[in-house]
Amino acid sequence: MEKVVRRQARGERRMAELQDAAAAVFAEVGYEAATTNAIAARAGVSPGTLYQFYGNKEGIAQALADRYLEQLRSAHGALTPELAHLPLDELIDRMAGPMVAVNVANPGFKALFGRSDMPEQLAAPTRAVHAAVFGRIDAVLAARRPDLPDADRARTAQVTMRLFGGLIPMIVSADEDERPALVAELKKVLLGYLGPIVG
Amino acid sequence: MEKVVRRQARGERRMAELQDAAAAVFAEVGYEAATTNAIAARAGVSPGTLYQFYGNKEGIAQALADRYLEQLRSAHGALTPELAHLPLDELIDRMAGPMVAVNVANPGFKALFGRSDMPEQLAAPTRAVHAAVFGRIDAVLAARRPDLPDADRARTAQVTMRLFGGLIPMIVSADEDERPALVAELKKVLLGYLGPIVG
DNA sequence: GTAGAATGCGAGCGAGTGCTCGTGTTTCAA
DNA sequence: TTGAAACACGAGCACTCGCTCGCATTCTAC
Repeated sequence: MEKVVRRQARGERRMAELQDAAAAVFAEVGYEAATTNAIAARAGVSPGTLYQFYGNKEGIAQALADRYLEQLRSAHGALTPELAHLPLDELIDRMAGPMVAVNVANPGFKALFGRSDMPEQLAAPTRAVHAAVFGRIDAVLAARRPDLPDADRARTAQVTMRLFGGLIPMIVSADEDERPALVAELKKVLLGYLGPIVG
Repeated sequence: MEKVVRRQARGERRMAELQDAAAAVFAEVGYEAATTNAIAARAGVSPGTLYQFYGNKEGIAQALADRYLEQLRSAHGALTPELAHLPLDELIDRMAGPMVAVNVANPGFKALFGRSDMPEQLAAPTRAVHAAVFGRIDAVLAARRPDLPDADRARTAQVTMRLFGGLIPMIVSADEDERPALVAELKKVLLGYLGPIVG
């Protein structure tokens, strides 16, 4: 059922514009309250045009999530073995820094990531973001503490992800001059929690 | 414009039933996706009856939030001065224990509390819950560290509240046998973060 | 050039929302 | 006993949502 469509340059541009518009609307009203008509209008385009490129609301959110994870990956750098032997506070800088930077640069993404309620029937894009961040954290933990039982490591990774999810939206929507202090608090939280485990 | 209405016993019962129904629906689908018709149906009542008692959807959420905060207050106990000199891990037990217990007993409330995104234009009931929890934490911090500047204390209280908000939904929706381990993680997080500050 | 694909429009659909209102039933003070 | 107030119903109003579809325009391969 996959329809492969040859895109023109104009189409690619429109898709990027629609993603920008979706990010802006998500940032303002959240994922659920965002309407596809509002996204289309924001992009200066009719609703029909939006559906020319994305099958449904979830589709455009998924595209946005993909872009987000892409930025995270590249901002994050390779998962080199040296991470396993870095001092913990440096490791936290290396993990939290890019995370915060990408979220601040893309305020729409917190709407896809910072949803800690009702984990059962969450929209697929949110799930994908959670899974990717979880995997990232889990991999780092595994490199640092190969002896840790899988269940414990998974639990630690899940909790760490939730800590990000709880604090990042606050950081993103804070005033610029308050933000550094909040980022410092985030690092304190991570250091205090992870210290005894992977310190 | 406040209409004072003499309630009959039957009416009071209905209001409680409607709150129970709202809690159940909120727990299942979240606040935004919950419909007033679904809440009424869940209570075995017509939509019109719901609006006999609550002016709008936000009204019933507010009533639910009030009940929640009431339970929290009573489960929490008085804010005695002795809290200021308790060992930190005991203090954390005293704060986190009731919080977790009330949330587990009322799975609908996490929908009103665990919303960390878009703090600007949140619904009023959610704001009320956040403000109450924040005030509670802030008071305890003030008792423990009267010397801490207001801004620092407020920031710490806000971060602590967000930590609850990020982890509680996960705890509430976890399997019963996994829950104790997650509660232990919550306490580790709080201990690790608050230890250097109010230890 | 021209055919055919890609892009674009926007009124409007079906479904579902929060909420209303006319009407009937139950309760309870007088 | 009675009548006004409280309670209850449920069809349906006004509106918004995600999404569609018929048609016009623009691009590109040949």
